[in-house]
Amino acid sequence: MLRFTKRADYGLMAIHYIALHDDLGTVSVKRIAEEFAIPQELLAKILQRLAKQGLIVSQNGPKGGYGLSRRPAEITIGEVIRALEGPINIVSCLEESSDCPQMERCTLRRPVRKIQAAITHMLDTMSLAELTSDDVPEILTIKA
Amino acid sequence: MLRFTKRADYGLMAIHYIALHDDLGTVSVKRIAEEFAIPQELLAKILQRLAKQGLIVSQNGPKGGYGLSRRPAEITIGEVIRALEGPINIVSCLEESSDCPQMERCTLRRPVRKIQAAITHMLDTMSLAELTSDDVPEILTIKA
DNA sequence: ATGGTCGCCGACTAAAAGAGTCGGACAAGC
DNA sequence: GCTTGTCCGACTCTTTTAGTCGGCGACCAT
Repeated sequence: MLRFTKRADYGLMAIHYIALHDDLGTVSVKRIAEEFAIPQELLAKILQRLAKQGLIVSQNGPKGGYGLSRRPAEITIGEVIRALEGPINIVSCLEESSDCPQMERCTLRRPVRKIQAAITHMLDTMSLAELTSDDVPEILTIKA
Repeated sequence: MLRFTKRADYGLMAIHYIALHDDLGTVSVKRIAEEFAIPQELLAKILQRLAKQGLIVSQNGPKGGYGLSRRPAEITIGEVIRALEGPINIVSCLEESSDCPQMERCTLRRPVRKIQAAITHMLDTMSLAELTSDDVPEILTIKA
């Protein structure tokens, strides 16, 4: 229904929280899970995924936890979402290996691709750092 | 996963097809279903929904079918999608009656709302008529 | 060295949404 | 009155998402 999954949702909350708190050391899964009332094991899986993609780094053992691998301004929302959900395709027929029987006739593909490009661009333009501050890009205009 | 359902997909194809062909009379579900290789009953349900929302009008009996209720330029993609999928919410916590335990602390809400507003605006700006022509709004720019 | 804390990982279950089907009722034209 | 076609609700099947469980290995302090 054109909606992000909770994976993306939780992941963004968590990485944002880490961004705000990792200057004093790593942040444990448990702490984040409690803070946001997210099932701990679920969040753990999400963070593991982010770690595997290199967006955050893990520290094992007691006093362990997660920290950012880059500075907040250098991590975009788009990266986080793609790390968790894979490439963005707002319609299935734009995927690789789509067997849409209407490849030829379908006139929707072009405009849909544009919409998708716009969304992707928007997500890639917004960094973690901008989540905190108030100067989120204001509103989008369509260049006619 | 941030994706439109096939309902929306099929619905757009169909209404666009109707827009192109209804000057000569109504268009039957069967014809559209065959044209796009969509299960006929499924498409029927989708069109019923569009009819109920007043975007298209139905004509019963033989030689019956569907026609647009307005001119193509006056029907937007956004309308069609909302008619089929309900209001657009890219994250569940922006819905009515969301019991997100983080209403207070969550700093994601504002930026997410912006992204959503941008998408909605984009969909509402694009009309059926523009699907056919090539002058789809080119690319979006972010007003910083 | 050892035990508790914490991240790592894969397999599993449960719930919800999506996609598609079936069967019957009704309407209009031939 | 029969055929063509729409209307409509209930039902099933499949896929995705959400969440759970249990064992493993790293790390640090005592």
